[in-house]
Amino acid sequence: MTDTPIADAPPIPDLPRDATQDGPAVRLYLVDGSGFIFRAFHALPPLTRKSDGLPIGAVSGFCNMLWKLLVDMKAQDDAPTHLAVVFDHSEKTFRNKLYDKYKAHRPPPPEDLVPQFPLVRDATRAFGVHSLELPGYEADDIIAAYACKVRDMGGEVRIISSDKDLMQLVGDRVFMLDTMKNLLIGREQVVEKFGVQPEKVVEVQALCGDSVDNVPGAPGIGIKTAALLINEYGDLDTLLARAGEIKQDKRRQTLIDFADQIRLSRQLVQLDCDTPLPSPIDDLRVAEPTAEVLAAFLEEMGLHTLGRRVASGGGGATAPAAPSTPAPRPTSVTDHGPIDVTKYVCVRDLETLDAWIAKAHAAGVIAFDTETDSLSSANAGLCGVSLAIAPGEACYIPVGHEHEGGLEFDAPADLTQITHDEVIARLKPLLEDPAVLKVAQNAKYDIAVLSRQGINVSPIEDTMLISYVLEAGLHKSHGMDELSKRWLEHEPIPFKQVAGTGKAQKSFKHVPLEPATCYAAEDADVTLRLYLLLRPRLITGGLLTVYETLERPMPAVLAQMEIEGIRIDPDQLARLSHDFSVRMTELEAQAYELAGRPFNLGSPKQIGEVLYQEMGLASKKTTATGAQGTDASILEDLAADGHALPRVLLDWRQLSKLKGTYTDNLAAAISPRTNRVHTSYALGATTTGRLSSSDPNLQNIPVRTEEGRKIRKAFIAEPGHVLISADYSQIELRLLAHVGDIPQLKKAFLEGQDIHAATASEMFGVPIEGMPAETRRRAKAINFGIVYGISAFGLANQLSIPQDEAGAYIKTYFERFPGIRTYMDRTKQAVRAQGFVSTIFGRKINIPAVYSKSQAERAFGDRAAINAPLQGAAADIIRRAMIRMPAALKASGLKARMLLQVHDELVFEAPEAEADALITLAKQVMEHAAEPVVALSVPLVVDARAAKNWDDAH
DNA sequence: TGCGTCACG
DNA sequence: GACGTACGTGACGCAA
Repeated sequence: MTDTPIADAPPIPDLPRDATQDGPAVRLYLVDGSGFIFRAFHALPPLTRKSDGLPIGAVSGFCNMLWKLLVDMKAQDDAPTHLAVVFDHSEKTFRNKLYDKYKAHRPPPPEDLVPQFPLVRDATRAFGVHSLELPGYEADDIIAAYACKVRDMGGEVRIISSDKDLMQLVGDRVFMLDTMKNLLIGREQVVEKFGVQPEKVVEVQALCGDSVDNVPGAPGIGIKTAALLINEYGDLDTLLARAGEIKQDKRRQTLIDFADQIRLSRQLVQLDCDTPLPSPIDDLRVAEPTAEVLAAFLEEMGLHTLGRRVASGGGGATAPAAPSTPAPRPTSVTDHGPIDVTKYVCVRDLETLDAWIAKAHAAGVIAFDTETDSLSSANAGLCGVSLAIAPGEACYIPVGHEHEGGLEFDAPADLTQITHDEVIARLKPLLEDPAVLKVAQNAKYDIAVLSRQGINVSPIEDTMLISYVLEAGLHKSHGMDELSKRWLEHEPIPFKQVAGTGKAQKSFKHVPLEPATCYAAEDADVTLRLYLLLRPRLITGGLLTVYETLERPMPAVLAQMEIEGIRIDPDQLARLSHDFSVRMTELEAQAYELAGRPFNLGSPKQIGEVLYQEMGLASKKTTATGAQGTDASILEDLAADGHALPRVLLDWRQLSKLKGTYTDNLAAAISPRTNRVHTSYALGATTTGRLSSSDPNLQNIPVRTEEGRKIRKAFIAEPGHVLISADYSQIELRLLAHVGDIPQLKKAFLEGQDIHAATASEMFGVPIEGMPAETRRRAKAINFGIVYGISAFGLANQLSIPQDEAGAYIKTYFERFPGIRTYMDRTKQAVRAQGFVSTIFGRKINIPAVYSKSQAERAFGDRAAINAPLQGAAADIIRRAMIRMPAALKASGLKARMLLQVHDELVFEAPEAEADALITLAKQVMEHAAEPVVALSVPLVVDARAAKNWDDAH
């Protein structure tokens, strides 16, 4: 390398000015972003964010370099008018098609660097600088295309890079600038390096090859020889054509033998000036960063030093310091104009479709939505796809619309559509294009639907999850209609309006194209507007990492689990159902006998009449509405008093519950297509970060009673396979020990003690050895109570002891574990001060109840606030394990599948031979799921077991 | 549709 | 000492 510093140059030297006195209309600076990243990464020691250990060395270095560049630029009198940072794309480029070994020797990027790639793009945008990339092209090609274009327009270009491959672009108006080494590279410097003018650099490179990029070139020929030959023969084609004239035997033979390889090498190093421009040049105009956004980003990354420098001006942004609270919410967004559903386009021919797809590529960020003929994604057939490429610019592409039932007496409407296969073939490259961000509302559904069409949508974001991260606990729903009303002051067309309601509701494929277009395209339009409005708030709210690490990866993971489903033995369920029926009939007869008349055992109201009025039993409790209660605890009390009917009712209720909720309906839920049951997991549905399961709910399959476990035994593995259940032991109590910093609890967990016995021993001063079961049971109830925000009433109820006795236990507990009271007081104080609590991973849980006028509701809020950081952190941890699991399984070469999640348990199905390996792997991933972001002061312990059915595995 | 009840963590 | 009470879910059947 002939790096030649320019003598006595100022830090960033001035360019020779061959444009007009006022400078050219366009002076474009192009930053080789990928070069910046790798330099930053390798130049700096491994640096992690203090708050959670996220590696941010490259982000930090990148931000510093970018900031310095911006400051230095401004100081010059020939500051750029336009500016962009250009990134490589991770996927294969057209060069791999020419030569499959191109860059094949490159090792994958370091593990610590990978999560920083998206952050660096965020950083670029936070600095108010355009970020450019394009699939199938390297950053160098994009740089080449802009450089050529601007040069030909009469503008000036400066390429901030030290990559010698870019030297072919240097010319009278195009310079390279190596900011690290303070080098300005013009024609003269290129000639020094390559021995030829920039226009011939490609030909020299073609001859000498490049071992780093694995460009073969001609063996034995280096830069010096190559330059000599090119200068002698004028150009490469002439050289190769006249190779026979070369005097040196070896050199002549090499050029003849390797002529094709040399031509191929030229193609590989030649940058493509015809690369499409990802953004028009006009869009790259230099702009000031938004001070709040930049400050919030740096704060989020923990880059306080740079944050202060930026805030103080530093010659750069005029920004004041970041506000400590998020920007106030606008009541509406009018920047993008009103929503007008009549403007949407129905795409019915290939030409129009291709035009939309081209516009989508150019846009880089689009929203989409799939319309289907079913609510459950597992069986949904595709009716159409809508795309929004800009606010107000959206279309609907129908694929399966048809007339309903052939009852069309009038002339049938024209239903000409592009065929299903053609639409899928056209959309697949777009939806899988890594350079086009796809935004969806409830992405899990669309991922599942499109996965059945052979499309793996990526990269993808989810407005529902962004809203959830920002406002969990503030609203019951993060559905699109609510979000639209909340943020856009727009009420989307109700589904019922286009499809009808109740029994007359039709499948979406029978909805005429015009209303279907209005409805479907509006969804995409609204989703895109929501994304543009809400996504920046993740940064200003300090919640970007929560979204990126705990939410955004989930839809793909859950979609896969839902698609897998689990096998259930319908015959076993049918036998149980019959058994339960018979016994219920017997119990009914007994109940009528005892009551002296028939009545509906399923009616709490009628039970109340029989028990409290006709039989004259004393009702112990009333329900919320003042009715006399008949729940299990009351019936148990009455049974304990020696009454016969309550026992019969309890037994009947148990069987009725099992039959009604489980045996009958689980069998009905088996998909005829897969012979398995596919639940639906809801994200964004709970306040704490937990998932929920429905249709059917597989998170509440019975386990606590012998009868109930018979249902669990019907969950089975395929022949030759086993189910493996892996569950966290006492995770919430462990988190309490960590978060509340309770020395005795931590010690007990570190020593692997029986935590409830240890609690009892500490509280009552009795040894663990030979402890009565009742003593341990009480301590266990207290431990659970603590996690729930204990009250004397609740504990008394749980243990069936007087309230003052329960109060005494709590008092003792707080005396023995003073740290718990501190934690509870601290949490209550915090939630009343700010209205939310956070998990150790940064998830925010709003608890507006603490501001209620009702004292009872405020107390409710306090207890929820005590519980939420524990339940929420446990939810965060199992999410982290689930997100890592697919790659871990793949890396281990296991065929095992993750099927179910039950809050602290994961259920897998694996070939029998894999059982042991899977148990080891699942334990490893789950027990270390908090790392490296959080170093827990207590170990996480996972128990795992394999068996033919879920009950035996549990 | 709201309520009571009960299955789970 | 009030206040109603453990935290978080979903599904069922009844009664309106």
